[in-house]
Amino acid sequence: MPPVRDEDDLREFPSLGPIEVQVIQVFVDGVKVLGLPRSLGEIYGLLFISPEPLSLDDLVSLLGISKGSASQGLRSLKGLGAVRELSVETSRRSFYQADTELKRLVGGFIREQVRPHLESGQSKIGRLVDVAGEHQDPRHREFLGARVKQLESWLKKGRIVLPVLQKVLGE
Amino acid sequence: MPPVRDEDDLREFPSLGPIEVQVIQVFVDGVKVLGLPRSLGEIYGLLFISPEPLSLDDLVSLLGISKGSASQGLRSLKGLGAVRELSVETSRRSFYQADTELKRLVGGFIREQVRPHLESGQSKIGRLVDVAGEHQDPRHREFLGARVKQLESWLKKGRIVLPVLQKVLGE
DNA sequence: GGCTGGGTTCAATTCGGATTGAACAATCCG
DNA sequence: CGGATTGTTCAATCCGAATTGAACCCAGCC
Repeated sequence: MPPVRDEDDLREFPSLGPIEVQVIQVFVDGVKVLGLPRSLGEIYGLLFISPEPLSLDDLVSLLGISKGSASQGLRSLKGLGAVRELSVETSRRSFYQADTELKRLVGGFIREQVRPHLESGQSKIGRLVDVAGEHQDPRHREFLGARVKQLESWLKKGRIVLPVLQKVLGE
Repeated sequence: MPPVRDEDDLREFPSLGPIEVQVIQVFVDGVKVLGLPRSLGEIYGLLFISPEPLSLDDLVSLLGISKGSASQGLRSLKGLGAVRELSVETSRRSFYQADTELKRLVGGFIREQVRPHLESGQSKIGRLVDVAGEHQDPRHREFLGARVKQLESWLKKGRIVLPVLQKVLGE
């Protein structure tokens, strides 16, 4: 694991000012930690620092990403509750703005990214319990049982800790 | 973002029993969520479910990974406080075992993976504050100031929440 | 010294997820 | 209807992180 560099991997954004670029980099770094694709950080970062809502085409031209990427990125961000879509009556084009309520962001991330994995882990362990019990050597069986129990307790703690997290982060 | 599949991406471990394989998959999935490389999950998972400590060569042959991978993986895991190295006097070969204290694991992860990013974000924002103040339009300057403040408050909350997390997870 | 066993390093390669871009809806409007 | 505008889909491609493997280091032993 290489140490975290502080200076930024430069990627030019010719149409953006230095502030926008810097903010985007904060978010790109942020989403990487969370295991989300860079484009999500770029899109959210730009929306976050833009006083006016932006259209999909704005994102494409300002960030220099493809329409496909922007479209998929926006979908994910909507799913996370991080971006709000504004339908304008006069035009059929949509505009998007960043939702900046921390509690909502954290909640969305937990719902979309964390909980599914906890559940999948749970079910894998469920299948385990059975097989572990069948093991020959009773000494070894005991050990396996203990480890499986430990795994289960970790997952349980995970499920307990999530609501606490949300609570603590709520303004 | 594709939905999380529950069934496992099969990767054969010819020398391991079904229980070992299943446990390893739980951990591979786990480390992926945390943004760590699969090999860490494999190594930790195998150590976790092995009643006896294992040598580097054991890992290589049982998991079918390269010596280089095993060596680097063990180093990372030691850095995270997830694996303990046992030096045996009679031989100069080392053996490794999983450390399973949750508080320690979480602490290591925070120290190695989370805190550096918080700090890097902090410093990026520091540089931001200055630039944002110079902006022309006072209306826009106000908006930028507000957003930067928001970013700062998020990071502060992050730093607050980490110790809480560790506390809650301590047995 | 020279040899062996255990471990590390790092440039080259591999591999998987992110991104692209072209084809495809869908909706509006003349 | 036919063309223009907006957005979606998904196979092909790209790119960076993970992994490999060979060279290397070091400690002990003969």
